[in-house]
Amino acid sequence: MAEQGLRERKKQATRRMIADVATGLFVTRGFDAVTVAEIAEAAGVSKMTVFNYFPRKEDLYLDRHLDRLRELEAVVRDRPAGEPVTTAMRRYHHELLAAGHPLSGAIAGVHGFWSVLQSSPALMARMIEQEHEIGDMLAGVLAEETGDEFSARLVANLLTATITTIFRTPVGRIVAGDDVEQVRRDQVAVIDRAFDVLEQGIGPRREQVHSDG
Amino acid sequence: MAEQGLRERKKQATRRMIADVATGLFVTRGFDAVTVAEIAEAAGVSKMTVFNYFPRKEDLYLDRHLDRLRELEAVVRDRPAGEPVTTAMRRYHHELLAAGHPLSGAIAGVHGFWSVLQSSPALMARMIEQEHEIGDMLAGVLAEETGDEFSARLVANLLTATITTIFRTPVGRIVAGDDVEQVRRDQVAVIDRAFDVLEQGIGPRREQVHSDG
DNA sequence: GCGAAATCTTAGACCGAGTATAAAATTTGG
DNA sequence: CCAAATTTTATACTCGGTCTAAGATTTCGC
Repeated sequence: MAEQGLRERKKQATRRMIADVATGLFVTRGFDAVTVAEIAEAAGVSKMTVFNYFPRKEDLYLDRHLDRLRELEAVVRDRPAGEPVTTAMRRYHHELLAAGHPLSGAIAGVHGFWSVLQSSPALMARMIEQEHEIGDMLAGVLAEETGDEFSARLVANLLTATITTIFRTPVGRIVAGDDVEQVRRDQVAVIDRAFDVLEQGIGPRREQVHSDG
Repeated sequence: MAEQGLRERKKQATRRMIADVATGLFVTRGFDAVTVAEIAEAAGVSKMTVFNYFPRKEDLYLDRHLDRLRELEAVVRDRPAGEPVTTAMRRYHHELLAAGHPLSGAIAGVHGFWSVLQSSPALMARMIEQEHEIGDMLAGVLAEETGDEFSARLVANLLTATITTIFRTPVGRIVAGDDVEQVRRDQVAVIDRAFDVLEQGIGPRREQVHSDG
């Protein structure tokens, strides 16, 4: 299982190398200013090879998507029997934060990552597409469990909306210049508030009067 | 305010004409098989003019987005004082359905519309992007109302997820071959179930009894 | 190990979306 | 009816992405 032969190992190495070279160029010069031909040249490889590993230019930057997708799938699939999805997801996000994982969004590095992302509409569009793929995956898993296609789709989409909000909130604050440590501390509450709303709904609990505006 | 002069009227007419010509070509031959140069030729206009009205090729097909965005904004902005957003949105979607509006999703025409959409990843990506823009708009409006940026963002995203699910459910069924009339009848319950979940959350609660359907 | 089959890489030509520029056509307002 | 403002057009160009056929490399049966 680990032995995959020389060929497979070389491929993985090449893939990583190309993505790293590309990311370096993007960060220093911006996404649009770098052509795929340049990336190929800098990586010592042909243009065709780049497209062989990464179907779209955007995938060179957002190359961790598949890993994330599989991890989220595992969170849902491997949760204790009978545990609500929201509970498993909530726990997972707290762990992500505690581990200082980049995908928690509450980490200093996001500034560079996000500014490249924001500079290119194509890149943003691709990220949105990836978030959508998360929704599709969740819908599939939940539909398997319950058999209710519609309910699964709805819950999956609500869950995805919650997850993306949780991620983007700290990113936005850090990009805006807020203190990273403060953001990180606040993020615990952000996660809990988000999942509370998801679990209990946005309907007026009793009277939701604007307490004086 | 209504009188905009010859120039403005001509521009609107040209815009509509180009979009209609393009849509016709897309429906008969598929999105990717039609080039912008062809569209320009068929519309009796230069390629530059096409891009002048529609920044991206995809916008030629999804040209009602801005109208929809403004309508949804009005639904939220013009709702009776104190009314929850979900109530206004729920009512609006019931009205859309009752009026047989294409955006209700429960109408025979969606079959052609959706098959063109599905045939092109670029087109799907653009639609997802537009859904995202709805979220941004809602977040802005809600943030104005409450002042709570995070809450606004979260509610807006959940609301958007609900709306898109409500739309795609009947579309999926009709494309899959279900009877359109049946889908249309079922859609009332779909709308109510979706907004019920949004209002009351997906957390485990007692028994969610449908007040007999 | 050897040689053939399978797979990966490459060069090069090609297509189409989208941009830049400057000239030509058209509407506007005086 | 003229001059300014705006729109349309032709043309040339860049770049992402695909296609093809040939060359290089790994694999695997013998």
